[in-house]
Amino acid sequence: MRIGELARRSGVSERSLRYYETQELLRAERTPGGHRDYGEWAVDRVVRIQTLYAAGLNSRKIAQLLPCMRDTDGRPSEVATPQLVDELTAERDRINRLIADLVRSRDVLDEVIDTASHGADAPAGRAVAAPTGSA
Amino acid sequence: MRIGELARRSGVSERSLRYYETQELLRAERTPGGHRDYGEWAVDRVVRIQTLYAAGLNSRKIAQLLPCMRDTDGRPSEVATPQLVDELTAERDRINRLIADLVRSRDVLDEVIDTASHGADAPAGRAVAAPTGSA
DNA sequence: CTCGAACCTGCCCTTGACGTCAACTTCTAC
DNA sequence: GTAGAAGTTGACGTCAAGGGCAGGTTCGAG
Repeated sequence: MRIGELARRSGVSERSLRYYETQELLRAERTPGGHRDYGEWAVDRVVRIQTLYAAGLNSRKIAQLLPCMRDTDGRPSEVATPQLVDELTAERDRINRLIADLVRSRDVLDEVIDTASHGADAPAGRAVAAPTGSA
Repeated sequence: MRIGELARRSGVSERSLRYYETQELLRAERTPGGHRDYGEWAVDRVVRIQTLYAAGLNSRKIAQLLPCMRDTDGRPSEVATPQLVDELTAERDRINRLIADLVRSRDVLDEVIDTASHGADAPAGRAVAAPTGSA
């Protein structure tokens, strides 16, 4: 598939896909005319990249990490070097701390939302539209 | 206390503290000479600000949110407006999605770390201390 | 063959939370 | 009163993941 379709199917902009390529996160075949040509695997890969970005890893780490992840069909194509393991361990710990942090923040938000919702003295012009439980 | 001490005690740079002030996240009294003077409450507040930044909220949202949080000593000084509630609800949902994402990423990291660790060649340096389940 | 959609490579711009330096003032210990 | 630590404002730099535009090329249906 070409870049437009991949963008649509993965929900990521074409710009980002080209950027991923410069970061060596995503390779593409080329048509004789120079257009990028992706296989089906690309969709999955792009989603994975997004997930890792969302977790706060930078391009370099992701690039190192990707070949060490097991693919949809099974085996990882590389094993992490000891130094990479160290870095990933640090990332994991950071992520764990971040999760704890997020849970706290979420709970704070819940409380504020909750307070405002059954609240009491709603000031001028209230209308409270959002129910507490879901969005 | 002055800015240096607050920075040390909260683990945040002086630059950040001044920045917070421009963003109206943190107020300070001033000495006759113009130096900032913080009360004890500031330490807590700064930590809170950091936590919210870590959760991906921007300055504006944090500024709106802070007065709605209950303080160490009890009551919030404001109640969220309906519009703010909407925004916070959106944030909360985003955070929940992010948490799910982070858990996935962490598990991926754990797997890669694990694979590399029994993998075989565990060489010089360290030897992975944390078991899979906990931080 | 032709035309518009889709794609290509640069290249500069943006955003946000700071880092950093400069030039100056205030505080404090002696 | 004086040195030097600590503080002040202001302005510019940074970093990373893209956005967006310009100017040109390729693709593919008719």
